[in-house]
Amino acid sequence: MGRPRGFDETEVVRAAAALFAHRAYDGISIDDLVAHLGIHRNSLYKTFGSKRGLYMAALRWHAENQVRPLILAIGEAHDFAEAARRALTGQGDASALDLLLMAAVERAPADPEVAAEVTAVLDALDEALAVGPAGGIPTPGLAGALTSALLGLRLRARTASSSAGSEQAGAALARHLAPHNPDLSP
Amino acid sequence: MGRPRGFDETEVVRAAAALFAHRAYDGISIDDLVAHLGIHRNSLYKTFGSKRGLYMAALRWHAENQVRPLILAIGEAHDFAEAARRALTGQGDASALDLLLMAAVERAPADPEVAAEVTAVLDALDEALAVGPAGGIPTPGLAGALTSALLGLRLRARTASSSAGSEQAGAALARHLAPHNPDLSP
DNA sequence: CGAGTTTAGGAACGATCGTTCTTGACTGAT
DNA sequence: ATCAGTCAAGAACGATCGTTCCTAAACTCG
Repeated sequence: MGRPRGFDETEVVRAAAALFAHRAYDGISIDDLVAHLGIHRNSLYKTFGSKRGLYMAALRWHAENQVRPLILAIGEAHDFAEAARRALTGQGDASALDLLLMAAVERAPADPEVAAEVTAVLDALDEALAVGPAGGIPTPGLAGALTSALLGLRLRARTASSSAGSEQAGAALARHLAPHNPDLSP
Repeated sequence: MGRPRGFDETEVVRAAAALFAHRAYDGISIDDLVAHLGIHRNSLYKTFGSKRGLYMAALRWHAENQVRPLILAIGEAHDFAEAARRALTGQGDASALDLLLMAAVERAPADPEVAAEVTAVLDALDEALAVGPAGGIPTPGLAGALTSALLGLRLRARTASSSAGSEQAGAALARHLAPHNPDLSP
């Protein structure tokens, strides 16, 4: 009953995630959102309650639909190099870590709920890398370091317009890591 | 001639750098700045021209007075573990990479001048790590990966309130890297 | 074909944004 | 003592912020 929606809620959340991944939260206005999301201001507030509500929805969508597939892919990867390649390259110019990166740096310090979500996702990445690439990583702390390294590599890939450098860097890092774990060698 | 200044310009820039290191550019208002910096609004515009002018001054001060000493310290470090320890721990709750991290994630995409500054500083870190820790890192691309890893480790250290995890992660990463370079082993 | 319900469209709200203006206090040189 | 010059203090500017309100349009159900 009632007039049907003129927008696809999932599509709106995905577009919002793409926006929040590349610009700071406070740098995106409601006008920007309604201009790029194909949703009217009124519908935005009716559906998500507030700008922050939309942001949280985008962050959770990102965790579920972009980071989680990456976590599964890492579990099936044969070594860290393959895991890194999957983490750093995404469809188009984005990656599966961009919004997470942005949230961790600029929203988590100011928003405990964002911080909790970010921590949960990072912990999941840790575990995927710990038990993940064909055999697991025994050294305590190393999985956390690799998660951090992935974030750092992606961060740099965004700054340097060319992605060639980060690919090379990821490969170099992997080459120096792999031989220590017999299970990771071919 | 004229009334003497009631503020220390260097101190103002340092305080601004501390603020911009922990909150997004658009999340800090002029009122926030004048409230925490000990400088009047009028003097701020007289001295730095604009909010962005103050931000650029803070970024350059950060590069010169916080990152550069770190670069020199990395050059004198005996291995990556020591370099990481110096990069991840700073005076107080901050580190020598915080503003750089924030600038790279949330300002560089929107401000080419910031992007150029960030790139230059990251390149300098690359070189320090490449020729730095007692003997140098021969593998092409690995130095860039280590710079990225340092940023990622610091990013995570900020999210997790305890810094114990990142210390452990940095040490674990170093332990898995060092044996590959004979010059880095004690 | 109305009655009821939900959305779209856009104007409008108070608050806050970055920036500028005005006024008075203070200083060093004349 | 006076003048010129700089700074401090805070009010005030237009623009934009996130949010709300009001009305017309488009659908379902009786």
